[in-house]
Amino acid sequence: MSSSIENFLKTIYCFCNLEARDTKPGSIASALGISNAAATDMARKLSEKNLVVYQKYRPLNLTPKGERIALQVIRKHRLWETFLYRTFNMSLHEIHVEAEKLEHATSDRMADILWNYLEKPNFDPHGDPIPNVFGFVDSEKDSLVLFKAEESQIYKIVRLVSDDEEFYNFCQDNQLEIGSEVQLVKQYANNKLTEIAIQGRQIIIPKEFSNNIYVKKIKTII
Amino acid sequence: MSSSIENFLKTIYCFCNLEARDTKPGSIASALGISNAAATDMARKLSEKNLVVYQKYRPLNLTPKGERIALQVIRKHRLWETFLYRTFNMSLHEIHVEAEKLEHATSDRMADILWNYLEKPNFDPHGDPIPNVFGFVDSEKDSLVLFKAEESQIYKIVRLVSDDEEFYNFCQDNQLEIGSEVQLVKQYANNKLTEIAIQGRQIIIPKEFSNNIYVKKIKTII
DNA sequence: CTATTTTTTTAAGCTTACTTAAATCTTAAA
DNA sequence: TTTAAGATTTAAGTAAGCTTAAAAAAATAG
Ligand SMILES: [Mn+2]
Ligand SMILES: [Mn+2]
Ligand SMILES: [Mn+2]
Ligand SMILES: [Mn+2]
Repeated sequence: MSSSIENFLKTIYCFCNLEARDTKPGSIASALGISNAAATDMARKLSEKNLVVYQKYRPLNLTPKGERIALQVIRKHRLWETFLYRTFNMSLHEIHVEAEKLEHATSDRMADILWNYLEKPNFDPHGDPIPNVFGFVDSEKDSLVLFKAEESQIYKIVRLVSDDEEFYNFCQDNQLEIGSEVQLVKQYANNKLTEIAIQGRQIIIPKEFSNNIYVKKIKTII
Repeated sequence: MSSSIENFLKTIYCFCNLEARDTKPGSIASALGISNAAATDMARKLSEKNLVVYQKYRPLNLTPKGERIALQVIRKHRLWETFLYRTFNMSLHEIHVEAEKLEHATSDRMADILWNYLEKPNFDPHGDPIPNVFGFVDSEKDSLVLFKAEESQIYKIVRLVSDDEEFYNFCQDNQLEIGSEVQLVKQYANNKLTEIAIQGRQIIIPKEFSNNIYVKKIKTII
């Protein structure tokens, strides 16, 4: 499986599990930095290989076979991220950048060695669930994005998902970490801004960032 | 730089430093598992990029620029081998197989992190020298192959170079390790067999293996 | 419902990295 | 020195993974 195909399948999988993102060829194309035409063409080819369900003008979906492959690539990605983070103390952004390359150069045996060495982790440093060797993965849908959280509730940050270095810098500068508790102060819905309180300070977060911060409610303030 | 190009340059470099191997397109081709025509063509293309010195029908050579690239790939390869060996206790064969893929998916920054983490190693687990970040590498020519060693001398094994699993199995089964001392009992030159004594036992080693075992003389028996 | 904008698809073409087959050159034997 | 075997090179062709430009369809606005 070429890395072009692996990235293509992986992106479809992720977009299927990240609502607010459609899986039409155009979205996949811009995520991968290729032209729409290239994505359409790849979709057609992969549907011939029975990895993708493709009907003209419809969103793309993975076949069970395609999903199995996507999950193994994601597994390798997240195992490397976990490994690099723990072993070398690399940043949340850096581990992603390196894992993006390593994931395609990793044998199943190597993945297994990482998995055992890391003591069978269930989540990577971004809070992303790590699929197991059979492709089973904890549901990615039991948390919500800060952008959609309710005012006056207290939440815990469970996941930080982005490939943008500035986003991770922003998180670091504002103590936004996995496990941090935040109180949702106000949603400025029209302007797509979310105001939260964290460790006494109040900050306003624009949609571009609040959409990448996943939280779980831990307390209801009536 | 594509992995095809990286492997091509790396192979030329290695063959230039491993006497008894010429660097004509055919040798490179069979090492890489591609056709002669493909190797000739690659040579021509890389000479246009000023990475290879290519004259029809002559052995290939690297330009300084080509050598720099080759050395960085080799550096990454050997750093990964060292890392995998120390961290996961993988076999001498296995580290080579995995490093063969990882070397092409490794940023300069990642190589630097490995290098520092490993405390600036000079040799990998096979005894191969690790080029530094400037491409400087200890001469690979101050040892000789067991096949060419003198009878009745005592040698120390300094290097085991192969990509054949059976070779490494043979070494393991016969206590042939980096640092082992062996006495050269007899060279059956016509039949290309080398008889050595190691830890009391005598074994006869065929050329296919004795050519991969590098030694240094440590004692002269008159 | 129609018109315009946007997106997707098709078409044609390019580069890389290969292949096989034929032509050419080198080398080593007679 | 000639010749034949063996390598190397050239030629022609393929598949993957892209591109841009056009045609076609879908989505959106009026
Ligand atoms: Mn990542
Ligand atoms: Mn992650
Ligand atoms: Mn190796
Ligand atoms: Mn090595």
